[in-house]
Amino acid sequence: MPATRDRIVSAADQLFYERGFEATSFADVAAVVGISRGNFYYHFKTKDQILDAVIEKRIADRDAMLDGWVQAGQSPRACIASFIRILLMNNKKIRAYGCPVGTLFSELAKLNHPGGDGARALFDLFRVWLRRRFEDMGRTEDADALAMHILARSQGVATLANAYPDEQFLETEVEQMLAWLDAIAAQTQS
Amino acid sequence: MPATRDRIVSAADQLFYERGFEATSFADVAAVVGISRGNFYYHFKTKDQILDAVIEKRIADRDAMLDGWVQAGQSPRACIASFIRILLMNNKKIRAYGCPVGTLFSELAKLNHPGGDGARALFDLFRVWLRRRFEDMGRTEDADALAMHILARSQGVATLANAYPDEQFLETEVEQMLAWLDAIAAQTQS
DNA sequence: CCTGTTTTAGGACTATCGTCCTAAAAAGTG
DNA sequence: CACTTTTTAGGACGATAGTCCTAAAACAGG
Repeated sequence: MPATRDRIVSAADQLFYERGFEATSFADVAAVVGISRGNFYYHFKTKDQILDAVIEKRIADRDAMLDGWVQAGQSPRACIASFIRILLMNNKKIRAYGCPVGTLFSELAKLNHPGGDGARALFDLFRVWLRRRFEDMGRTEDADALAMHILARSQGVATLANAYPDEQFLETEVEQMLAWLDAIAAQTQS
Repeated sequence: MPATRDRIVSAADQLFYERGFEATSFADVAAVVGISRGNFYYHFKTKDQILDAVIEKRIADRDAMLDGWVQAGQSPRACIASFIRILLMNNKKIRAYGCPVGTLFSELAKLNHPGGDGARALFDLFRVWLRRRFEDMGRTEDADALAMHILARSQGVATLANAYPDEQFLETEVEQMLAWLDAIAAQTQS
């Protein structure tokens, strides 16, 4: 049985994703975890503290995933392909709730919430990681622009997949992104 | 002096964009318009009714803009280019608040709000319009896929431009989208 | 078994929200 | 001017939110 604090963070993580940060109350999270609001307050003084913990967990989770691909000895190009295929791996959740990174950032940006910096850090995690992969492919001069490009493509596909829960669209766009990656690789190696 | 109802809708439109739907209260809108909450209730029975009116206005505004380009006699390709350049036209607002269509849809989708259908109708407006332009270009078989593609690209660019308010990124991506459009046109005409 | 700390439960408090009601003011009509 | 309708203001109401307090329960080490 995981510690109560971890169960709170996990439940909040899921609820923030499915319902949004503002629309999720202390009571909602406590009900999922099966504890009282009072106990909740013992672990987290304010709602912002839960948000910080959730963002921290999301960063850690994704960092581990990205590192796993690198540690597994995948080529830079295969690593980027794995990133693109996240859209397929999580296609059901993305079609139902959008991208966990993008939707959280958008919400916090509108609220002018301090946690928005943490959400941007989530973007940074992917941006820097992708930039390094492109650099490793030999694209030293425009690695960051390429990283931003593929990040933007992923965001857009996730948003529209949420608006139009059509599996075909997701697959088509992922194939196009992989074809784009092939073209980049071909340009660089030649 | 516009009718009170119209001033309410305009103020709500702006506040929903800048702060989000849920985070905007009756009192916020009433304060901007300079009327009392009681008067507010005379014009709109429920918050959902304001949302419906705002979405209706957004659809009408964008419909007029899109129709304007067509009526002005622009070629289908020039029309699509104008759509892409919306990102530049509104670059300050987009970097500050994201895309009005995408962020509203994402929020309502998470809330499971009935108004989400209206927000999707906003996407549909662009999707169907773009599809017609691609059809007019001679791309009858994959017009819808092309429309969805450019729509997704726009969404992604808007989201990342919001996360990283860097003007250069927006311009670079718009240029790439226009180049993509050129390539599509070249494919079709040859 | 006792004692001190950690953890939990449940409720109180204040603020704000959407909603609704009532009466006064304004505008329009004969 | 008198009368009706439209529009406005201001406050009441219940629900829910985040926050905070207190006391009981669970657990720890000697």
